Amino acid sequence: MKKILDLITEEMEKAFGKAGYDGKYGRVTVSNRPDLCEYQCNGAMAAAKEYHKAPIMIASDVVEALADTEVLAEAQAVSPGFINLKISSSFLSGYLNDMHKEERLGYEKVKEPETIMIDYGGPNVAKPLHVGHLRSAIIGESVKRIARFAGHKVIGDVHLGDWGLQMGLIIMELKERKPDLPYFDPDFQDAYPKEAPFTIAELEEIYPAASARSKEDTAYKDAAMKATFELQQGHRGYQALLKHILNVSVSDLKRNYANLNVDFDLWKGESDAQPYIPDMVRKMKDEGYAYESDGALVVDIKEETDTKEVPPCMILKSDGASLYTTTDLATLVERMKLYHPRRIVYVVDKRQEMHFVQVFRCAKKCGLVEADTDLKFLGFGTMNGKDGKAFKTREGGVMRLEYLLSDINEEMLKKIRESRPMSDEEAGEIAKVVGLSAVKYGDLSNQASKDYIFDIERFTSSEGNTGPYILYTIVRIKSILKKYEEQAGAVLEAPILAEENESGRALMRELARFNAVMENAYEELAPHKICAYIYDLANAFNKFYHETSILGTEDEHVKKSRIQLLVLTRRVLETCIGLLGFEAPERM
RNA sequence: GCACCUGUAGCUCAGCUGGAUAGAGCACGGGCCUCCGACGCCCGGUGUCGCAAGUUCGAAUCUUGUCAGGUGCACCA
Repeated sequence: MKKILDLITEEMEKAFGKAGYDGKYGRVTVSNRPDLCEYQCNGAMAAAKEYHKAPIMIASDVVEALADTEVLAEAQAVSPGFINLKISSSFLSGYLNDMHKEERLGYEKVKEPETIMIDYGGPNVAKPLHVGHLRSAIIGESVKRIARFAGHKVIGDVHLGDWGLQMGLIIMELKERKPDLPYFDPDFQDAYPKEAPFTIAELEEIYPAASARSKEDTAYKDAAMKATFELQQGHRGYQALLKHILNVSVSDLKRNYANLNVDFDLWKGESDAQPYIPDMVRKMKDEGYAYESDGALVVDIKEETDTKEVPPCMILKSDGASLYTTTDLATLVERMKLYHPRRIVYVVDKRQEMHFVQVFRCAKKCGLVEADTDLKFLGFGTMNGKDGKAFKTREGGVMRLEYLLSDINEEMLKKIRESRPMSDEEAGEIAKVVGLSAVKYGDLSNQASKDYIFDIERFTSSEGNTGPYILYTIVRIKSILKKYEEQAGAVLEAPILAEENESGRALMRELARFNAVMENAYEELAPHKICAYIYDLANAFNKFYHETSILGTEDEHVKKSRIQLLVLTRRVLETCIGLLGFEAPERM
């Protein structure tokens, strides 16, 4: 369906043309002065320059030319040259009826779907998720859903940190603790055991222990580096151990991400890109892009428009080892080969922007991706505590994600108990669902690129611009609809009729914005635009609800229409929170 | 040192492809449940839009300078 603003704009364009002006001035926006009008067109003021005419005269001409439109109920030229518009209520209700008939609520799929990869999550194996992983997961998941809803083929890749010294450290520590394991026996020829020789809990303890020791014990660190090297060279026992580490870690990670309602299509990691490195490096050398500098292999990526020094992109260290950049470049090679995406979005801490600028430039310059492959860095800011500094535990450490979530659930449970009596089991379930909305909405309602303050008290409150407030509104609608079903037997199809009071009109105008908001949220990869929209919509609904008796409506047609309006509002809200990555309970 | 990002009400944040009186929420004060969920709704005050110039009929929005805070600047990831 066309966007409602475009439909009104078309009317204005025609009117500008009819009055003898260029139609391009006809653009209509939602009014920023709701006390004066519903929609507005400011084109007359821009046109004044071209036609050397007072803006108010142009505006008056246009309004006159508008006389016979069915779209608008009122149009008024106001000094200095605003054109104030009021939409026709039958046109508006007609628009909503069309929208209600469509499964996608009038949001059209893109005409040419593209393959888009979203790189988000980025956890490290053998390490628990901590609060630093939260934003990437939440934002990435939402962006993935938004892009998919736009009609694209979207692939979410968790891109595990499963390569490098950390692996060598784990292997060394394991060797110290359990030297008799067959993985360390060079003469062992049989198949290795299927069972991992450790649990996730042990693994999570082993890594920090090994990491701490390597900082003091250089011989130990050297051994770990050797183990890393041997692993990378294909050491049979170590490879088998890596598989165990991956399996144990990934199943734990999946459980954790499932709690966040986050899921990935691909569970690939840095290690998967390693086989692509040798050929890639050779190609870069052969084609003359890579050269030696201070013993390291680098590629120049300066551009004329740079306002500062951009250091060359390092491909191999002076000792010949690969590094972060190498892996990311090789991952691009792998992705192009296996999935051939048109676009890749990296949802990563914004502090890594420089690194990705280097990777993107290098990949383009060396032809690892095509010239029109869109590599997009979606950087997010830091999650801070109430003091405005990086979020920490009371002891000053990094907080595990599980603990953060259980804190939220506890707070939510407390609030639920205060409000409504229900069984422990139900309260617990609802706390989980509502708690997740609190965390996700709290994060997504801010612009991703900015730092934000994580405030449990504020996020879990159902007052104000919060997840629980949105859910409350949905639950309230569900409750009314349920009551209606009890009375009338079922919610039957019926046309939505025009509402003449202001709160009803306002609600309908909000609903009509849906497809425009979705399109904009996708174009800008901006979940916070959806949050702002549903907050406005929820407010508009609650206002309408308070001013209008719904179940008590005398006229049966009007009553049915209002029920449909509720159904539509619920559909829009639920579609939106689905794109944000959470859902509403039946009651709360 | 160089570069990038941020600076809007007491607090947390929108608005930033220039448009009318700069908006929400929280907090604070007052009102509204014999009636569909009061976790709601209504009413009320709060601003040198960091500062200073410039462009423009018009600037929170664009340009330049400046101040403050944050972040990043090749052999970690």
